[in-house]
Amino acid sequence: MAVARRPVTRLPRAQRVSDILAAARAVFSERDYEESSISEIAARAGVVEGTIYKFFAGKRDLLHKVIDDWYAGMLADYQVRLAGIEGTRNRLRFVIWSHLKSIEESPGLCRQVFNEVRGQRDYFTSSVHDHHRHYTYFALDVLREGIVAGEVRPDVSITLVRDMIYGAVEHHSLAYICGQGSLDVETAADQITDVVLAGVLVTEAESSDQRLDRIEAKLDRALAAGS
Amino acid sequence: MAVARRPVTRLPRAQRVSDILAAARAVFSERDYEESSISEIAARAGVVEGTIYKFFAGKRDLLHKVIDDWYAGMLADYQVRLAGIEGTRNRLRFVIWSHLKSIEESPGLCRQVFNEVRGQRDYFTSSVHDHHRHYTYFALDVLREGIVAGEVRPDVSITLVRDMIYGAVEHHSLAYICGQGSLDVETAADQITDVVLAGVLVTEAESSDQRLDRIEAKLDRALAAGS
DNA sequence: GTGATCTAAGAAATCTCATTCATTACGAGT
DNA sequence: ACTCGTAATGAATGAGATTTCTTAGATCAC
Repeated sequence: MAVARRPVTRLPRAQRVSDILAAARAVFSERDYEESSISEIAARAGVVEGTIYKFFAGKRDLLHKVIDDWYAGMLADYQVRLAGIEGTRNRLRFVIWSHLKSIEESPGLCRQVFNEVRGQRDYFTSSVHDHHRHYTYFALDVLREGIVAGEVRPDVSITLVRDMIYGAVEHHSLAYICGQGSLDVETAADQITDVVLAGVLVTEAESSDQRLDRIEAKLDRALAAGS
Repeated sequence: MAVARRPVTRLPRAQRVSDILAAARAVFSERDYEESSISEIAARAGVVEGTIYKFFAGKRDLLHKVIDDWYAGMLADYQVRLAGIEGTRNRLRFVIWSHLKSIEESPGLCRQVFNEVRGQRDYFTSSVHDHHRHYTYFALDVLREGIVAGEVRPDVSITLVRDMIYGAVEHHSLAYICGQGSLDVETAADQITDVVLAGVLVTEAESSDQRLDRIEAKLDRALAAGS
């Protein structure tokens, strides 16, 4: 007997792929990797499990493609927006604020990146890593400009400062990412910017010295006049 | 017919548990969580798969117990060693150095903590989290002492500085943890200590102001004497 | 339009584990 | 030596990823 078979509709490849990616993003956003099942993704995308393997090499590859897709969207306007901001402090705060903001908006995907992508042995050869390099490159750029402008100490490793920035943001957001507690983006951005900048700014000592020089010169002139 | 059955030896509970923990630690250290199989752990521990479930609720629970065990060992001498170190800078550097050192010694277990334990939805109610709180409490303590001693700015959030310290260390170590590249513990400890301290130290501005006050008073006296 | 062909989509088989369970037999206590 | 509690076993179970085989929509040449 003929088994009732779902009517088959063929879509252009790009459409199917983006349907599957959208469904996968939704599932990966709300569940742990382990609990995210291919069958659920397939069901939400309106296809059967096997179809997914037509386009993706496996579950892990699917996750990587979802993350790639996400990064691509973020990077697009990040660069544009940063270009409109001036001053080392403002630009640095924007970099920090942006990272906090994307965590606030997509805690689920962030969790997948932190837990399932980054830290994997093949991470450093993956496309996600390429995207992340682009993403964090802006922070390095801001710091380099700061050095050129004489505002940032040239003797600290800027990659270390970058690690400190992203590390601080991510550690700080951990509870929120785990679904515990809230995330105050503005306050956190202010505080992190404040401590990082204090750590890397050229100290005020020089300008104080200049002030001392000026006052001492005034004193010398006065003394010379008085004698 | 009688199937050849492995000769059964019964061990005291504590012994079996620690055999299994040791085998599990070895396997979890060298493989990803997903690729670490209960059957391999059982084989290395010299037991059969079912036996593990006599003592542990499941694979995840086993990992948690391994990590708990590891933390317990580390915490033991951490406190003792820190007690022998004086001065905010030295104590802070020791906290940073220790974390780097434990990553250098056990990159595999660190990877499991970063990828499989922390970031899980139940992390904040787990025993690993309790251990981690104790572990990072020392950093907060050092910072608090620094504030009392007047060396550290009292207006920055010390939990944020703690996040920055651990975040920086972990970000910085990522490549090493993934088996790419090396980790220079001493240099990294120096650099991170340097930037963090610069960010939180009481600025020199105050003493410069005092100097300005002093010089200006001198000037006023001279002017008064001259008129 | 029609057939040949390509390959998307479906459905079900397979394979790999984690987990469970019924059974066996060690060893401490009597 | 006998009994009993339970450590240990080894096989069964089951969930879910991946593979394979089959069916049939689309596209192109004519």
